[in-house]
Amino acid sequence: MFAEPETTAPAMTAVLAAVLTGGPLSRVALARRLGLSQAAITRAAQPLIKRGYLRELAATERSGPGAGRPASPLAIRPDREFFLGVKITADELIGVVCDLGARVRAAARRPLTGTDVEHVLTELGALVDELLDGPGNLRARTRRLGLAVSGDVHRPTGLVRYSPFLRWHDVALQQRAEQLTGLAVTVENDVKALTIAEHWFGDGAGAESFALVTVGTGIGCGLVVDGKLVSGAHGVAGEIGHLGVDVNGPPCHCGGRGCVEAIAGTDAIVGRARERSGRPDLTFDDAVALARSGNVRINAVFAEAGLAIGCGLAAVANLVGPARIVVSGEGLAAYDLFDEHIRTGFERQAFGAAATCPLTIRPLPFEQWARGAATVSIQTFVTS
Amino acid sequence: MFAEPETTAPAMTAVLAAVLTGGPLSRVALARRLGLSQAAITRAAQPLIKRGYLRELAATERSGPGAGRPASPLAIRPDREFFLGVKITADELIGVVCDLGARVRAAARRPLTGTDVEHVLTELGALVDELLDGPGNLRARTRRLGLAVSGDVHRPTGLVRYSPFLRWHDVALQQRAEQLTGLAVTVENDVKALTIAEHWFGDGAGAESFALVTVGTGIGCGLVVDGKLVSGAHGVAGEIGHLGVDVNGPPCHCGGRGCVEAIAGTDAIVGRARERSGRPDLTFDDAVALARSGNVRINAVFAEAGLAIGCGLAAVANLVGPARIVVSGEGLAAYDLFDEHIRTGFERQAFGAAATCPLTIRPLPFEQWARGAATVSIQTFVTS
DNA sequence: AATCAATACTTGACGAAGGAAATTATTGAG
DNA sequence: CTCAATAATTTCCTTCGTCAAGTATTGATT
Repeated sequence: MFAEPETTAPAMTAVLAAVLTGGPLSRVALARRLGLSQAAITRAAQPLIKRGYLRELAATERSGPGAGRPASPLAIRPDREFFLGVKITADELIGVVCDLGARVRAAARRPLTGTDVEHVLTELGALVDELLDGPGNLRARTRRLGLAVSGDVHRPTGLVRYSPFLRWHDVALQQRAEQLTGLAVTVENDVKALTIAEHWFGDGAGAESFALVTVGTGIGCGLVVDGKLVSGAHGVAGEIGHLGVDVNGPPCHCGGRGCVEAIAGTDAIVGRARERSGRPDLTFDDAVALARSGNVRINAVFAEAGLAIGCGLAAVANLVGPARIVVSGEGLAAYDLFDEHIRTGFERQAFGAAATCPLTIRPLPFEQWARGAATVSIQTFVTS
Repeated sequence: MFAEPETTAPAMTAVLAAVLTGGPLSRVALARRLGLSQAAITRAAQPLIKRGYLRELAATERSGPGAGRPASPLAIRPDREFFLGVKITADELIGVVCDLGARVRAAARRPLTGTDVEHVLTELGALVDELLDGPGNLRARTRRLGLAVSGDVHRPTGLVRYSPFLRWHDVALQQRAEQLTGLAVTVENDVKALTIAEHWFGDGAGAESFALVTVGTGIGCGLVVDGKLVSGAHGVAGEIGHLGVDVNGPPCHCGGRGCVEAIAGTDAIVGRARERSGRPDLTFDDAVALARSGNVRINAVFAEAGLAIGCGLAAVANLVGPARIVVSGEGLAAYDLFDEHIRTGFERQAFGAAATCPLTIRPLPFEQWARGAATVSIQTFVTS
């Protein structure tokens, strides 16, 4: 946000973020929640209202026994500004335009024929134009773009240090994308982006600590502790996929044994299903179909996978104790085969009160990854 | 610290804490490290020097090629104030007096004949008097007492909610101890206290994130992320002892299977050693002796235990990525039997760069628990 | 209707915290 | 002896947010 005379930038950020993630809130409620005086809230809210980011709702009916002036809650004006988000995968670009409230207003995809930087950037430019020049005249109110990439991303500089899937090394993605689109670009790791999205606008909204676990070929985890995304001193964090849950389990490509990913990653599931069915050409969908049709052996594969995931979740709950955990990812397309076993594993290994940590197991539409990217640019906007 | 006209309390706290944990530091170095201006450091340091907590060291020799005024590093004056720390176990009290630099100046123990609150308090009073009235006239410069108790402790109020070992429920320990001793009392969980001690004064000094693991009957873990002790939204955190590392492993009293504690806790080790040796009266020390004498079966018990611990450490490294990990506890009296296996397990399951996380495996003298308690009171003092 | 208590919000005065930049201090090198 | 380099201090100023007093708006009570 632009600084202006007579403003209090930190409080403005806090107020905007709180209203964004916590729904309409009266100034008194904000003061309590943020630990600030009412005066500070009033002063911070004024410029936000004036610039069109917040508006005052009609007074709500009183609650208590006595009387008192009714509160006029502050709500965001989602239309005020739009944010682009694009998830870059190895074979396509998935893009969305979100409003300030992170609701998707437009979406589009674009296949990729390769992952070399120039090609991806060309397609990215085309995708952005397609989205912004579509219905709704979005371009006029869109100034920011978030990009989500799997791998090692340095967000402050927007450098993609290393992305195995894309086979990128040290790509200055932010700089390139800004030149290309003229938008302010933020680059973030895809799992982190999704975590931020769920933490701000999803099931983790308002929680001080939170974990998001994605299940797919890889099994990843974003961790929020004390309101901050955990990054790890050595650049590794949330690697739930390589927790060892079975000392005698199958070897993992990482060199470990019995890693969650080696039991519950989609590749691992396919591999185990092939072994046990004796059909070397079985696909993941085949395995799902067999399991659903009641094949005991294949069902066991999913049960073991669910158990391993649940065990991993319990590890997160036992170690960092998030307020809640959301499980998602393309692997959960077979949600029905996992759900029960994940919960069983979790309840078995979660220690004491950790077992009370609410678990949301829910497949997210793939578009959510792009929404996560957009959320990152919303976050950049709000906290800047 | 008492606020005084013309001071900047937050910076004072930051400066004192930085000098405490980071050795002598020049004002410029402090400014860089704390992200403050040199002016702020000067202002914060002045009252600390005046009140005797810091002193200026002689100028050090210059380093670079050019010239420049030599820095005069700030160092703490450890003698300025002393801090009591007492660890309360089920059968004895262990007390120390530390100086501001957390060096132990006096130590004493007192056996307990029971764990009922009145008895423990009586003995605590006697221990405190013994320590303060001993040589060195410590009483005059001691105003604070830290208490370390295993179990669920609410530090802000000093309430012991539940301590299984002591069989205490909702004991207002801080209040009782303050009435008894006239000192300002802080109560903290024992593992957390030890973690704070190692984070401020031990191997974790200066690290933004850090983990301490204690191995004994129970296996616990204190976690520091972003400079703050992790507490867990549901009151559970650092429960490394109940991570499941073997889905087919032995059942644990917690209801899980293959928990680290069920494989590597001292009770578990004794149990497994009895099984495999066929001697139902074997003690832990016996097992250690047998293993050292080359008994293959018993050695395997320790190897499996070490592997499980290493696996648990890897889980910590993979999930939160601390800058370093310290392993300690009375179980490590048999340090030599564990060390190698712990490292093997860690290296096998630590993912990518997480494996570079430095591991310190080191038995700590039992007195360290009391020092941890004293450290907590130092922390309370510095940050108050 | 007038008043009162209760609650929400606003305003003005003030103080705490720390930054920027000029100033002083102290060294080695030429 | 001067200059460049670095360290510490001082002065002045901005930012941020609190406190306390006031305004606004309601339901209940007289």
